[in-house]
Amino acid sequence: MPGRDIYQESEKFNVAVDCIVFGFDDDRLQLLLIKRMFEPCRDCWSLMGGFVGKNENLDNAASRILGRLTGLKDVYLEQLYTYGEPDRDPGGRVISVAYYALIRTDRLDSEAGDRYSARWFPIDNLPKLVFDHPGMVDKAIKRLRRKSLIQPVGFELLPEKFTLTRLQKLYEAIHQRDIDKRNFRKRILSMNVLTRLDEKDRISSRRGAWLYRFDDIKYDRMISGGDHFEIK
Amino acid sequence: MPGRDIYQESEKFNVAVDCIVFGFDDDRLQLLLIKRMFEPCRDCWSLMGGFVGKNENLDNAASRILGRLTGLKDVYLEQLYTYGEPDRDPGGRVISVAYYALIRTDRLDSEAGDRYSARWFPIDNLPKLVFDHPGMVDKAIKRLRRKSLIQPVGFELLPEKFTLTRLQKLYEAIHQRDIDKRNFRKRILSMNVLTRLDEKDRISSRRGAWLYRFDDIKYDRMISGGDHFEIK
DNA sequence: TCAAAAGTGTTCAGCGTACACCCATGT
DNA sequence: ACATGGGTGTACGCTGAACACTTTTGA
Repeated sequence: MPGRDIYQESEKFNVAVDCIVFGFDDDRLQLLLIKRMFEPCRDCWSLMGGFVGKNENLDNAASRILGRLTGLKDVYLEQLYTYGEPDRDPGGRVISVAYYALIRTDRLDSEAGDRYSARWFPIDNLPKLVFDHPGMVDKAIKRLRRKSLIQPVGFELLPEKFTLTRLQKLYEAIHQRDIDKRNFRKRILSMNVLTRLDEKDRISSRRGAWLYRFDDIKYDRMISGGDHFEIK
Repeated sequence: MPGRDIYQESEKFNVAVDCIVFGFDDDRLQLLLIKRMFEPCRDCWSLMGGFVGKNENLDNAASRILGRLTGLKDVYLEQLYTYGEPDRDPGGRVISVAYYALIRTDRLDSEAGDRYSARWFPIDNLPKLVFDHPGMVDKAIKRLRRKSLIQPVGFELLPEKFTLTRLQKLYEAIHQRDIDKRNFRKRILSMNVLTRLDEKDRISSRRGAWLYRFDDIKYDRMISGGDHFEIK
């Protein structure tokens, strides 16, 4: 990278962060979208975004912007890709760093969302989105699919306590395919990263289903033992 | 993303591209590094980089900057990650989009490289690098490792014609582990993405080894047949 | 004739996958 | 009693992994 003068001489750009916010509810994978409040494209559906601040790193910017929308802190957030077509935003040249977030729908502060006219949409039935946001969403879904097979990120989308059926439904929603119940349970339990609680969920069935939680300690032990999280 | 006025009011940043340039030679995976010609950190080893131009997208910026260093066009180039710590560059706030490139060492224009005092370093023996470049290199190596197992990117590092032994050595260099010769050949040949030429390489052995080339057409057929490239 | 790299098959174990029935309970 | 979701075991085939010797040829 060139020298001191060149820093000043070089072009400068607005840098934004856009967030692809995933949630899981109603047996479907969903995205949280907002209605743009400003021109250009006022009232179009859009990802939540905002400009990076002067003394802020990118992760913090994403986290701040996501917090504004959801009222949540400490959310799973991962940088996805950076978009820089000169004309991607008709309002001016903006370089956008896309992040995707996994949130627990039950923890959402809906009042925060109301300020942005935010709404959940199932990923297989999204509205038209502004700018290059459709491409961002696409990439995020693919990343989540790949990642969910080899890292325990899915749990970020579930409440702390969940049944195995619910976990399976989540994987089915992410990958949009049916999974064999016996094989799925065998696999997930054999990794020994879940702890079964002394508690049953009686909402979804008469008989009741055992509740589990993801266990970081067991997970860390598995990793340091040289094994890997993997769902097929 | 906010509205018209806010574009002007918001902070603007220098945006740079840094290139992690991989090559393969001498049975080792190598990186092409330059000596910084300007302050800060003049004469330190660094990745090749440069600022994004006013009407240029990110891929084009990376490609232009890489061309300046190597004299090459149409090089394999993939966006890696974007770095934006406020103090990552002591010369000023710069957001850097890192790309990694795979080049065929034999095609390199060394005169172009001379202008930047460029040099190849084996990845397991790199010099101290400026700023956050070590983290970029690390991520690039990991990405290349993962990617080379599931996409035929390795061939970008070999001359058009190569022997199976050379291909195996490349995978060994990328993954830093020995691979069983028979299993490797069985696997790569069974995918049917190589074409054997009527030509032998007699440089590396008395007996001579068949030369192969990667065959895009066969590869496309494999993909549309629902199969996937995969090395284990 | 020897050194140096090229080339080639088989066996075995473990794992992914397919598959169907009984259980517990509230209504 | 019945409907609804919860929970469980086995058999088979495929594939990944380990493993060693013969061939060719130039020096």
